[in-house]
Amino acid sequence: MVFSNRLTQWYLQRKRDLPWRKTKDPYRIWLSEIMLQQTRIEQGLPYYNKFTQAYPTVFDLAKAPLEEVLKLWQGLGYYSRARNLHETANFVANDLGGHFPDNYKGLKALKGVGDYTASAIASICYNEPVAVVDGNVYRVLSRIFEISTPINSTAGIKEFKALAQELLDHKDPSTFNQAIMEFGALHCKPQNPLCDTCPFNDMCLALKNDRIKNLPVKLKKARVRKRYFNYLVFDLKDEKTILEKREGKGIWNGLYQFPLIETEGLLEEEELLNHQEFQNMLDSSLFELELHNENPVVHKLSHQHLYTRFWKIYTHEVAEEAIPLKKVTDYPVPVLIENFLNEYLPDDYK
DNA sequence: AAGGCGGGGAG
DNA sequence: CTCCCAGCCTT
Repeated sequence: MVFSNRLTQWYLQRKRDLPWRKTKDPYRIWLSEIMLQQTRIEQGLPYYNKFTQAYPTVFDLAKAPLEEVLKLWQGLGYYSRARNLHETANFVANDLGGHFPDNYKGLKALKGVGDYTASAIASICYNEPVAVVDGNVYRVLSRIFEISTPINSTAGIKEFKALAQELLDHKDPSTFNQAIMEFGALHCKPQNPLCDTCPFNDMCLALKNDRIKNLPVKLKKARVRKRYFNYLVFDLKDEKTILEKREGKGIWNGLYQFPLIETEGLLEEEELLNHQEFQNMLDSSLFELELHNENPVVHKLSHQHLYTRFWKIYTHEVAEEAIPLKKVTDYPVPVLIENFLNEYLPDDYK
């Protein structure tokens, strides 16, 4: 039996019941694909439901404030996705009359839509024969065909795309693409793949040569960077505090946080008091400083470890930009801040 | 070609 | 701990 038929047969029996599989509406397919970039389905699913409920059409999403979109996105990570999502929604709503491009090339030109996402939308919504290559596809193909080219090298990206395109069922690219990804996610898993019951176990070269555990090959990335964050939690006596918006290219762009003093290492109270940035923020000496957590919270990103301490500052000098403590949960914040708020704020403030 | 960008789950 | 997830963008 040809490759695509084996795969499809497996898929029709084993596929999960997922909301975006009940529609071909390009808006909803696009939304689901953006959310699922580098994101497990179990993690993205509740966000998909929230978004489709809050924004049933691309027009609803387009006219929503970016801040509101970021708040709904809070916790899903890779926040540039939310910013691009909002920008593309506006482009589609305002410049394309609400109609998404109906082919790979047009889709690929959208902000936040790369080769994978354009292929997924084009094949699922418009039956265009373009193969998707995501993490699942790399794994499945590298094993069955025993390909050792690193999947994150230029050569590997090209090689796997060409192979996927060759195997693609041109009569039903939508089913084929979803099937190979689902197969990778549920059957040809990273650890402990189910080779015994695999529909390809008679032809899988990695299985035959006992190389399942070595494939796919991936080039190592740089080690994680350690950073030391000191957050200043202001003005608690007046039920007001200060939040600042993160701008620029670093982490959490567009999200809010307490005023931050970043240092080279862990800070003692004396060192913080003498720190130039700290003194610039507090022109008065009428305040009390209290360390909230002696042991730093270690917030782990895939590329950075943030050793974080929260310092409470009691003062009656309420700054101009201060906001009521009850309002802080209206702002989109990183999970690091969200966790602090959940521990710190009274229940009726949330 | 390489690095940056989140958060969570599995083993 | 390590690895990976329905990747994309910038430099």
